[in-house]
Amino acid sequence: MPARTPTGTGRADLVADTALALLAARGMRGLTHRAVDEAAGLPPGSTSNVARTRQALLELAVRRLADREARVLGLHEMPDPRDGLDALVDALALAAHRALTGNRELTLARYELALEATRRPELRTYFDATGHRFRDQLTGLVTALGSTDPARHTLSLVAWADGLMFSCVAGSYNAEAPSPDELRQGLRELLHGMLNG
Amino acid sequence: MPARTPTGTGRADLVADTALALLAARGMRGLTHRAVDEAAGLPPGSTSNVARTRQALLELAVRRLADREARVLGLHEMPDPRDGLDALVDALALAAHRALTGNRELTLARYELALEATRRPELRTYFDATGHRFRDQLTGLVTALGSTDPARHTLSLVAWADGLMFSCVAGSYNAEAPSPDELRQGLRELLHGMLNG
DNA sequence: CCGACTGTACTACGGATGTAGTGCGTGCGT
DNA sequence: ACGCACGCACTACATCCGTAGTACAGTCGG
Repeated sequence: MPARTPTGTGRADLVADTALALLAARGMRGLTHRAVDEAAGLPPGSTSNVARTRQALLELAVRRLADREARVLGLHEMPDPRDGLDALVDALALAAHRALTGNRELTLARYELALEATRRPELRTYFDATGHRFRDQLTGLVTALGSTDPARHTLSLVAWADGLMFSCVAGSYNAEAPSPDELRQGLRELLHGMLNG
Repeated sequence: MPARTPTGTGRADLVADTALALLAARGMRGLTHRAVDEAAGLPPGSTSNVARTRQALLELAVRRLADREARVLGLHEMPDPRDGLDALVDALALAAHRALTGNRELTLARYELALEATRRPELRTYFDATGHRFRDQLTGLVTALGSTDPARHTLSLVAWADGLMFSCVAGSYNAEAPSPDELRQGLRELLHGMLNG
């Protein structure tokens, strides 16, 4: 281990976090090896050494994104199916609210990378890891709540939340984030319509 | 008018359409003056002349996008408030289905440009023109249907549809587009939950 | 019939970008 | 104790990008 790097969490993580921050702030065109060096305060060439090619840099960023996003979503504290509808509403509202307030940057970077994954199938892999785990949990929950079409209802829920976040972060409604109460109300309405057709 | 250009709809429109196609196919980093020249089969420098700066090229693309998107959304054939809930469901489902099938490319380009507009406020202007008109129409419709919170419900509807389109076009669920029937069903559920709280 | 004008073709250039190559110092295994 | 491997700093280079400048052809007004 060489002396002491300016970060306590490893060079690669610092590069990855800086890449995500750059994606949010300057978009896909703003993410370059040199820009990461500068933004992270690292000597020129450092990012090239951590991730030699652009593809490697993007994969590093996506991997890191999956880690941090899992924490934002609260993947390991999802409610139990027996906790009922309100627990699900609360968990989803909380996750969305966290994504929109303390993690706006991460959310924006996710959309940038999702679009890029359209053209780079290798990136899709890491997305799907976190994404599928989350969706599977959701499917179990809506099933337990009596959904007659769990797959479609899961997609509906995820799409609603994702679309709302996109609207708030990149849409014309780039006003402030909805309050947790508004989020809960919207989710209750959506779930109510799904479960009492 | 110089002789006959290779397009019948004007040089600027050809450049704008090609720019949108490139955005969908190669992303923001794939959109360059030279790439547009090549993809459109125009002699090198043509795009530079139509839109000298990158900013101008992006504005041209966004303007064109607003035009074409308005047609996809059916902005001028929105149902009358008195036509009832089913007419609204049909109109929205049809619009979403059109966006996902015959206009996937346009939809992808819209997300690219929406993200870019985050960092270029000038682009936001043209988005808001079409977007606000559409939302205002929706607000009128949900109000007529008895919504107790038209603004939030409009946002909910738009977010649901937008999130679904994003999921289908760029998400892990990049499976085929939902059928119009599935779209109608999802919309009915969402509206039912909103209007019968 | 001719001159100004507009849109087009083409070239030039400063700067940035992705990627590869090369020494050097540090910590580790033996 | 000492060579070895590894991560790091730094440099080099070919390519590509945005933008500006200039010359030309066809069109329209007088």
